[in-house]
Amino acid sequence: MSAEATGAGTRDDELKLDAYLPYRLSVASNAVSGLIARAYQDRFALTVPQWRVICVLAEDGGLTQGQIVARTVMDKVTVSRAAQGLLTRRLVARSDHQADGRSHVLALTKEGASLHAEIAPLALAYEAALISGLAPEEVALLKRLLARLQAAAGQLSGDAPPPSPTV
Amino acid sequence: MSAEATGAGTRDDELKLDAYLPYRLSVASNAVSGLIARAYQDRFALTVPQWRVICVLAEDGGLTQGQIVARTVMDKVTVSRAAQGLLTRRLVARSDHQADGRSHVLALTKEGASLHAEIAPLALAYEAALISGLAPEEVALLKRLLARLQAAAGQLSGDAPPPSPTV
DNA sequence: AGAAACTAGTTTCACATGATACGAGTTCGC
DNA sequence: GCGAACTCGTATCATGTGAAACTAGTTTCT
Repeated sequence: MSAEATGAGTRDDELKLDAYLPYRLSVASNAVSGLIARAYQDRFALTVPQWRVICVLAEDGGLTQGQIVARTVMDKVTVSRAAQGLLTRRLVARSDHQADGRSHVLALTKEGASLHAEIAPLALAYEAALISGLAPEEVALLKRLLARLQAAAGQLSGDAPPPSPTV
Repeated sequence: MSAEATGAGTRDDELKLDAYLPYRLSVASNAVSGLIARAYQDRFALTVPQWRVICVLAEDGGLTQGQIVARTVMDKVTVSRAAQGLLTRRLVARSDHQADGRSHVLALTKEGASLHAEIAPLALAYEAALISGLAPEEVALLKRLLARLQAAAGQLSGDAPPPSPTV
C-alpha cells in the first residue's frame, strides 16, 4: 500500500483530497452514473434523462413536462430534449392538455410501457449488484445521508453562500 | 408531505425512482458539486478540475500530469486543460522532467500555494456546513459506503456488464 | 545501431449540458 | 374585452467533457 491510509490520523483542519466529502461523492457518483448510463445506452439506446422520464411516467401516469421537471431534478431543457427523443421513438405519446394550450400531457405508449417493464429488472439488478455486500440498514442510512446532503446543499445555495471559515 | 415516504412500505421488486440509489446518488452529487463549483468559480475563477490539481500538488508536491491523472479520477484531457489554465495564470510552474523528455513536473508557484492556503479553509467550511447535523460516525460510514459503491461500479464496468436479473 | 512497439501529453472532433432568448398561450388588471 | 405580466415549452448559443487521432519522445528487440 502506498502511503497513509484513509483511516485514522487525519487532522480536521487539513485538506486531504481523498478525505474530502464532495470529492468522494463526485467520484463515486461518476463511477455509478457512468456504469448505468453505458448500460442503458448500449442495450436500449436510452440516455439517462430519457430513462428518468420513462420511470416517472411509469410511476405516475400522464404528466406535463413541468411536472416531470418538478418530480425529477432535471432542467427544463433536458426534459424537453428527452421527451422529443422518446416521442420520435414512439415510446411516449403526447396529448393536448385540455385546460392549457401551451402544455401537453405525456404518457407511455404500449411500447414505452413494455420497454420499461423490460429495463426495470435490469436496473434493480444493477442496484442490487452495487449494494451487495452492504447491510440493508447501511443502505437505508446511506440514502438518508444522501438526502441530507442534498438538502444542505440546496440550503447553502440559497443563502449568502460563504459559510464563514470558523475553523 | 406529499405521499408515500421513503421509509417503509416499498416493495423490493418495484422501481421507484426516488428510492433508486443511483438516482439519489446522482442528484445529491449534482447538488453538492454545483454548490462547490459555483463557489470556486465565483470567488477564485477556478474550475473544479483546476482546484483538484492544486489540491494534489499542495499535498504531494511536484507531480507529472500522468501522476495527477492516477491520483485524481480525471481524464487525461481534463488534467491537461486544467494544467494549461493554471500555467497561464502562473499558479503552477512546469519544469522538464529530467529522465523523460515527454513529461514535465508540475508544482505550485508561490501564488498557487497561497491561493491554496486561502481556499482550503473555505473548502473545509463548506464540507463542515454540509455535514453539520450528521454524527461523526455517520460521516465516516458515508465515506466508507461511497468508496464501496465506487469499487463495485468499477468492478462491474470490467465484467460482462449485465448482472443477471436474478430477482 | 535501427526499426517496431509503446507512452506522455496535446489537438481535434462530436456531443451533452445549462443559461439565455424567444414564441405561443394564459391570466390579471382595468 | 384588451393590453401587460407571466408561464410552458422550444431554439439558440457558449461551454465543458471524453473518444480518437496525432506528435514527440522512449523502450525493446534483433
